[in-house]
This record gives sequence, structure tokens and C-alpha cells, in this order.
Amino acid sequence: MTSEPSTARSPRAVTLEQPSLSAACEAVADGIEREALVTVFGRCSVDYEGRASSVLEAGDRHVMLKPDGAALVHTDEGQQPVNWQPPGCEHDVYCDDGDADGSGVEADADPDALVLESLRSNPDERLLVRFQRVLQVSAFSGTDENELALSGTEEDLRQRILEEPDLLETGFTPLATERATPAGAVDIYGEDSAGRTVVVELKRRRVGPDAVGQLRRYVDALERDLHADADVRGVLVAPSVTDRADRLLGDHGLEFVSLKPTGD
Amino acid sequence: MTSEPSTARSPRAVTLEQPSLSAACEAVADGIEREALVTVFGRCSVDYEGRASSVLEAGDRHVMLKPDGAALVHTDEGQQPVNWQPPGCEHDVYCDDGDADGSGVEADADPDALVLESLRSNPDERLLVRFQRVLQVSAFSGTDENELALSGTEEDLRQRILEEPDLLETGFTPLATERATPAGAVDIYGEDSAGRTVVVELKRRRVGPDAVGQLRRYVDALERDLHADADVRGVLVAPSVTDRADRLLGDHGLEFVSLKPTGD
DNA sequence: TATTATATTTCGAAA
DNA sequence: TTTCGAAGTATAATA
Repeated sequence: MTSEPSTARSPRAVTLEQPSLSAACEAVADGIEREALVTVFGRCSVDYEGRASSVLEAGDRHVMLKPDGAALVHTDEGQQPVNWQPPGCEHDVYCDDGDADGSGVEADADPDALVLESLRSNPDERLLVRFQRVLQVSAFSGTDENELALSGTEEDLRQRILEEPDLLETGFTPLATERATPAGAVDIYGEDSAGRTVVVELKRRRVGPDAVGQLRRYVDALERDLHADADVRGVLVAPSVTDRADRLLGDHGLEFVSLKPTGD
Repeated sequence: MTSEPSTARSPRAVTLEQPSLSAACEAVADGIEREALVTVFGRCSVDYEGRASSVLEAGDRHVMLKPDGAALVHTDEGQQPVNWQPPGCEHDVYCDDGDADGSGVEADADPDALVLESLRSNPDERLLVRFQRVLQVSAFSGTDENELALSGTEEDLRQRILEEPDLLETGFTPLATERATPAGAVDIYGEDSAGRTVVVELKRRRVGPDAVGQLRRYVDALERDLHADADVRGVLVAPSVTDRADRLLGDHGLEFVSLKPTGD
């Protein structure tokens, strides 16, 4: 988390169980202030408005507010949050006093709700979580200086071919990666043993029709760019293709080479 | 969460602060057993192996295990978890006794680590979180009978056009949705006032080159399917297009109509 | 089960 | 800032 190699704080977890809404509010505000990772579990309703809009009526859910501005609302199902906000938001927390008539006399009464609000601009988006009951509030602080090391990506597949071009086909010579065309950047641009231009599109996993369409766009664009009579080969490299994609490849005179990101 | 309308349990949150690894293990096991949503915060390393593979060295992170088999590892940054497992996994928890020499004499010693393991099949994937220190374990139970109501989707855009086809163009007549072609299903299939076939591709947001490629595939496929002399119009409907996509539309004789999912 | 396309996709890199 | 394509994408619908 906050990276302070020389002055690493001890990790800390502050927790309130069954707090009043006021106490929960204070704890959340303090957590946000301290740039902690704040979680709230309880009965809440959720409203979102922005690129789309949504309403979620009351239920018990787990909400996480991150110091980078991200917000996540999780039910007990699914890998994906039911509602969220990407990093860059401003988190706000307050108690709704239920002063519906505007008289102001309820200022010291028990609040009706604890409200978490996460605002974003560009695009303008608002996430509003209204808790009617809070079972737990926590604020977590710690350090995390390590980054994820991932392998088996498309980048690994590219490296594999650049280091051993014959994996694509005997005599293949890579000339450029990310070569620009009017239709976008080509993964690998090169030529075959006969000197013909070869456009290579890489995919780390089994591909469908979309990848064929992508390759086709690049081949079309290059043929126009290099002149009408240019003979450009298009090669899709992936572990495998679906039937429909295979048919599309054939229809458009494109080729396929089976290759995985790693050598296993 | 677990939907039991007539016998709704009270929501519950059981929390241990600064537990021993053994106590944490027991609490996690109990939470999984009870089909609760379990969270663990502490210092851990994470290994993943499956479609790809990854390693994440020690740091303070928040882990969530859901009763449907999903697992999430969150750092204090990003909307996305740094590691995860989709629903359908089998969660397992155990203490690593650090009995490296296999002598068995350390059976009652303090464990070296609390290990969370989430296994998936098809594809075979394994997520392994190893805690060397646990600051908090919680197990949450509750009820959640409400589903998200979302608007502003591509489906809304489709409904909008089906209810008022003139929004696309005067005299447009929708004939089918999801019409099958050799290249895939077309969003809306219809004909214009002159009786020409129209293929409509819908996007809820600003589109790039990929959407043009998609529309092109459908138009191509339908022209072949309906005979070589068939005159098929392709119309992309979205709030807006990027420059490159606009050029591609022109190159391939495709059209664009600006329309948002909702009438605002 | 495999395929296909959507998504409030998120994310990162490049122009 | 916008654009573009990758992602261990996840998710839902469909065959």
C-alpha cells in the first residue's frame, strides 16, 4: 500500500462491530482521512448514475473504499462487484439526519442512514450507498511494495516469436513490432522467405471471429498503403481457433499458426 | 445473499482481530462451512497458475472468499483485484506447519502460514494465498433478495429503435433481432423504404474500429448468403464514432446513425 | 459444454 | 485527453 520503504508503518486494522450509524460515519471519515482501505458491511441500498444508471434496493452487502478513489460494492455472489466506481473518485461520507421537513429540530436525533458517496468527473459519475444498518466498519493500513509478476501474456508470445521466428514459419523475418497502419498498429510486421510482406496478429488464447476481423483490417490497410498490387499475407497466431473463425480466415485468404505464449 | 424470505437469518458479522494463524484458520474454515462471505486482511504472498501464471511477493492485502466459490485479492489500488478466482471454485484453508524436514515433530508448534487455496476445473486453475500474518478475519452472513436494475444498456438502445424505427431513418422496418448469419447474429435485421436489406449493429457507447469490423463481417456474410447481387446496407448505431472508425465506415460503404441508449 | 458478443468493462500505452 | 487494443477479462445467452 502506501510505499514507505524506510519508514514502513506497522500494518493496522481498526474495527467497529455493530456501531451506531454516527459512530460508523466517524470511523469511515477517519479511515478516508488516513488514506486507509475502508470496508463497511451492512444493510444498504445503492444508486448509480453516470455512463449508465442503476438502482439496487436494500440488502446486506460488503462495500470497500480504496484510498485511490475506487469503490466496490459486493454481494455474496460473483467475481464482479454489483456496483462500483473506478479509481480517481472523491469519497465522501455523512449521516442522513432524516430531517425531511427541513425544520432542523432533528439535528441530534438518531440518523436515518449512513451515506457513502463516490464522485467522479470525466465522465461525471456518482455512486451512492445508503446504509440503514451497519454490522461492521474496518479501516486497514499497510504496506505493499511488490508488484504482480505475470506470465503467459500476449507479450510473452511476441517475445517467443521474435527470439525464434522459425516458430512462425521457416524463413520468416520480423522487421518491426507495433508497426503503424491506417487501421491501427500491427503486432508483428515482417517478410517471408520469398520477400512477401507478412502481417502477424497475436492472441494469447483461442480466438473467435473478432480477431480475424482485426487481422483483416490490418491486411486491407497495408495493401492499400503499399499500393494496390501489393501482396500482403496475414497470419493469425494463437493456441487455436473456433470453427467460425477458421472459416472466416479461409474466406479472406488469411492463415493460422498454432502457438502458445509459453513453451510449456 | 442466501435468499430465505420466510426464515431470514439476522445478518451477522463475526470478527477476530490480530488472531493467531491457527485461530484465523479455524475462523475461515468455520466461515466457509457456514457459507459466509469471509475476509482476511494481513501480510501475504500470492501464487496463481492456470490460463496464465503469476507470482506476487509479500505485502498487506485484503482477501475475500465468497460462498459461490469466487475469490478476490485486493491491494489498496485499482478497481480490479490483483489476483482472483471466478465463482465455482472450491475454497480450502489450512495451516502450514513449516514441517520442512518431514519429521513431524513440529505438529504442535506455531504454524508458519495460513494458506487459502481456491481450486477451479475447466480450466484447471489454482490460486494460493499464503498469510504470514493476519490482522483481521471476518465472516459475514446476511440476506440479499434484490437484484440490480440497470438502464442505459445496449438492450435499451434496441428497444428504443424497435419502438420507434424512424429514429434510425424514415421508413425503416425492423424484421428480426438477433438474426443468424454465417458470421454471427445481427442485432437488428430489417429493410428500408426502398425494400433494401439493412443490417444494424448497436453499441451503447462511442465506437472504434472493432465495431466497424464487426458490422462489415455481418454485411459480407449476408451479401453472400442472399446471393452475390444482393444490395445490403450496413448501419452502425451508437452515440458517436472515432475518426478512424469513421474512415473505415466510409471505406466500406457503411453508414452511421447517432443515437444514445436513452432519450435523456 | 463451447461459442459468441456485451460490459457502467478496467487498464495501460501511445499519440 | 482521447484512442486503441489487451485481459488469467467476467458474464449472459445460445446452440
